Amino acid sequence: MTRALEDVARELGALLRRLKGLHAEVTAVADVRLEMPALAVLTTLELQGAQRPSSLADTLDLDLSTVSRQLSALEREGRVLRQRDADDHRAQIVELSPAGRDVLSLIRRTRVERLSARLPDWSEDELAAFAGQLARFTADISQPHPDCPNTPQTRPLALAAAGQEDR
Amino acid sequence: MTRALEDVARELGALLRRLKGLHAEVTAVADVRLEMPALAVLTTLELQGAQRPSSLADTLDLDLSTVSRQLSALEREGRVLRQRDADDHRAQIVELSPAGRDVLSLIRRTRVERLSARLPDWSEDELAAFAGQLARFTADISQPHPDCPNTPQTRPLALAAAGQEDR
DNA sequence: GGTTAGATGCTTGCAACAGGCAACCATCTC
DNA sequence: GAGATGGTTGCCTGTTGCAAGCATCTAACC
Repeated sequence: MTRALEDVARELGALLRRLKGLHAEVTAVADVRLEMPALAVLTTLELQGAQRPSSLADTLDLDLSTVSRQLSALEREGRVLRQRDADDHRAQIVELSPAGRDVLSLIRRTRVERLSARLPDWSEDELAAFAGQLARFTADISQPHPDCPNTPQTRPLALAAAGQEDR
Repeated sequence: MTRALEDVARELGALLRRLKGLHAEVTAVADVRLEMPALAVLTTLELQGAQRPSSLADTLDLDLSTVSRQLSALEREGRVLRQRDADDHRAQIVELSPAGRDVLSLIRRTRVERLSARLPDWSEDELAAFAGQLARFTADISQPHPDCPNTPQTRPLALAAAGQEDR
């Protein structure tokens, strides 16, 4: 399985680079200023609901300090709401604001528009299958390595989280 | 095709984040100091052969200045060789050094090892098909958007570049 | 019950690094 | 020579992780 795996790894590298450009294009077209990590935060909040910063950091595999800064910016922009956890005053609960939902919706619409124009040859079924493969692959490689589980264990991002409406 | 596309886009985001962690793990296990952009440069050189910095920047969708700095570091580390282009003395030709090949080979072996342990349920055929889907998808989204081809056109990275031996 | 030691949640200071833009030098082409 | 082209460098912005710090909670002890 070595050869096929090498191919996958190489293609992932290529895809990685393209995705950055795609994000830049989408935010430019949508006329929204939203970096990729911030988008990841908003998406996670939408998929998993209100939660703590530490939980977000865990899910996103980012340092808590990074998440903290992202949240500060997002709060300043009015895209998330932060309130102290009533049960534990050390903690806080972060929640998507209506404006945050709007941004996500706009990004999603723009993204679909920009992508679909380039993927005329893909059928709905093919795309769905591809999404499934991606989800499965991501979930699998997120597992810790059998030998040394020194890998920072991170939770997969609601892979089968169906039922997310647009707005 | 909207729903499936949204799923693809979301899964890509999740995958993206995981890949960064994977790279960190691989370089740590292999005990190699090599950032992702530098790895991208080396991989491109291996796939496409010796070439100019500007060509690399084009392929990788990076500013020439960024590539220039990466190359300086890589040359300092002995992983690439730079020589003036005999035909055009303004330009230079960058080439993978033996040490560069070794590093790539080591990274690739480590990557396969770390990945395969986590993907026991994937058959060779499934992985090959997945790699194919990835390549097709990446190639398609690298096309300029029909409406406004303002997208910086970048060459796909030798998608069908088969026949790359391990060393 | 009150007090204190350690754990936990988060924020901030710091340093490292990638990236783009613009200015610059060398060289080529016309 | 004038302008175009290939690269390098200076400058600035932005993101990131680590470590230190602050507030709060938990639990053990008196």
